[in-house]
Amino acid sequence: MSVLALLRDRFAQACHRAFDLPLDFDPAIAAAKDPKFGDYQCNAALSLAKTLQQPPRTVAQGILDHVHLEDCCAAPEIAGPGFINIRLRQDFLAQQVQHMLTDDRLGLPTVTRPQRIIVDFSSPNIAKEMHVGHLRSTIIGDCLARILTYLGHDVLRLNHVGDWGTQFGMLITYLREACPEALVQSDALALGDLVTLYRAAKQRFDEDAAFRESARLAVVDLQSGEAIARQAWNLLCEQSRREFAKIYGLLDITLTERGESFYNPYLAAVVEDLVAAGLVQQDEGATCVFLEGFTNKDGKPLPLIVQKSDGGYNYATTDLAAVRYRITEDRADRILYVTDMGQSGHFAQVFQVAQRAGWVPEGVSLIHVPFGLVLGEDGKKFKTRSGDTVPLKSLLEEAIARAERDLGDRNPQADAPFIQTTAQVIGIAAVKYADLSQNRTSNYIFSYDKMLSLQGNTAPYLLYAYVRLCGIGRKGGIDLEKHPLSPEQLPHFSLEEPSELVLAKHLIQWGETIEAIATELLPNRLCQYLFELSQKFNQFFEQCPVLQAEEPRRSHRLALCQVTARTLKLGLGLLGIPTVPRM
RNA sequence: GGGGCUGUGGCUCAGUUGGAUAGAGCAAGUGCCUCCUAAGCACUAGGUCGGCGGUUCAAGUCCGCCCAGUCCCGCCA
Repeated sequence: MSVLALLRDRFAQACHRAFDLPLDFDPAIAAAKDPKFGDYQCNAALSLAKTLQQPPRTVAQGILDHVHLEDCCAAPEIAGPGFINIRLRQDFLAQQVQHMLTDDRLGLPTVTRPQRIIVDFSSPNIAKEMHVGHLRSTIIGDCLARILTYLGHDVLRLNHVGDWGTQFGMLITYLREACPEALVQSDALALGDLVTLYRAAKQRFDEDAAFRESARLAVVDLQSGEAIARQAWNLLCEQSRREFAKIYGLLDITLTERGESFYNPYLAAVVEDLVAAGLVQQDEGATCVFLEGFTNKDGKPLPLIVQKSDGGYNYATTDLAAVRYRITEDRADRILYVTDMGQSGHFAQVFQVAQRAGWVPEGVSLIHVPFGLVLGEDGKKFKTRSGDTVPLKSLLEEAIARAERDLGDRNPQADAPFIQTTAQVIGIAAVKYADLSQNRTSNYIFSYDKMLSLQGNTAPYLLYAYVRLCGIGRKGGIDLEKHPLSPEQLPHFSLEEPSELVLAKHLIQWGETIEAIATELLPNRLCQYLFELSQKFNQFFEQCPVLQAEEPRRSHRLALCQVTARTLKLGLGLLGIPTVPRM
């Protein structure tokens, strides 16, 4: 149990005994904002004062009269208008760290009731290059999936790739006239040509009405399963897939591809179901579900179109089919959609229709996890100098190249393989960390200089803290993965120096922090925790020599380093960032 | 016209279910390597939290109105 949960429990019991409040009363325990107020605080007295008709300090005293904290805290104090300040006992603190030391999961057990959770993220489009627009979904989705998996949930990571729809008619038609052999033969086109191909096809599509008509017919061919169209489509998908795999490999991200085309066989049934549920109306030739709470410019209900006037289906139909499939076939308890904020309206609409159709059982939740845009340093959409969107591949390569230059300058004696592998880790880590450390919902400004900066809340800073820990291990000939204290030493583990205590107090908040992050789906909180951990470790590192310390101090400090190293490594791992032993 | 999101030191951002004197980092200035990687640490300076009202013992946080930026709003995804 986390310290926070323990205190919450103790204070809830005290409130129950003192004021006959229910045992599940939330006593408003929080980590203290300022160290001078102690380690934790209980703010319940302030809000209770009114309902109990007593002065807040009297209420606080009433709580203190009934709370049992002797085993873990010094005598709590009432401060200011009625805050209760709580200081952990040093031996209790040491005991908590000890628990982390001897536990493979650093004191954080898996959840008691695992859920089946689908994380829908990344989702690039076939026949297009992955670009900066896919960066955040890919990185944030992967991080959330890692955290939920670590907590013991059964997570399915789905790549809802754009592999269906009108653009394929366009591409197939264009290939027919420009490069017929590519329709039937793999590798007839160089991989990089896909982008050019798409652009050229799009241009023809926009300019030529006859071309548009052929493209429309090609879509019909494809959707009805006509062999040639199908084969061409397969080749295009294969080619794109290989490109995506390179990026995912570089980012160390795994996904199960299940594109839009997967749901094609279910689309007709989705519409039939909606009709049967009585939700559907025909409007201007289209099959629509009129929405509650959404209005158009004239104040009339807005429709969600589930079948176009030409009989075709659109993305709303696909998303509805996906919701239904994921609930009935995948048995999902929770479905997370990690897409940009611009789609929040769309998802609210799809979710509403799914709810009204009765497809979402009690206890199943559909959650849009939105994020803001990636902006350039000018505060506008991130583009290349020529104004094109930035391919993800070149963005990552640039980050790695910059890390490599920097690393080379700092380590002129280092060999090339070391520089290369380390630079790759640092470059990728920098990009991921810069993204994850921002509050998900706001836009963020992409800056190579800042993310690769040696100082501040950046990946290199955290990686460096870990490198310092490794340095201690190397110099002392100690394996930081192993427990440095023998069973005889363990009960005597203690902490004394202020920087040791500060570090330890932060360490024991690991469990409660991760649990909060999993609930709120905000990776930046994890970054914040790890940044503060690194800062506190660096302070400890300055003030407390480890290897030169006298026994038993030396062993105790090594133990603290060990827990710090494991926490840092695990935390970075949950962000999708590996550590390096030197840099 | 409707709706979403954003607005916090010069810059980039944190800020939990409302809680004590609003926190970091960068940039600026000053110190600290005979010692486990100085990619570090310590210290200094900088804010009427977009504006006006309201609710509350208590508002950056909740409510209303306004201003600015940005995104979305019928057959694209």
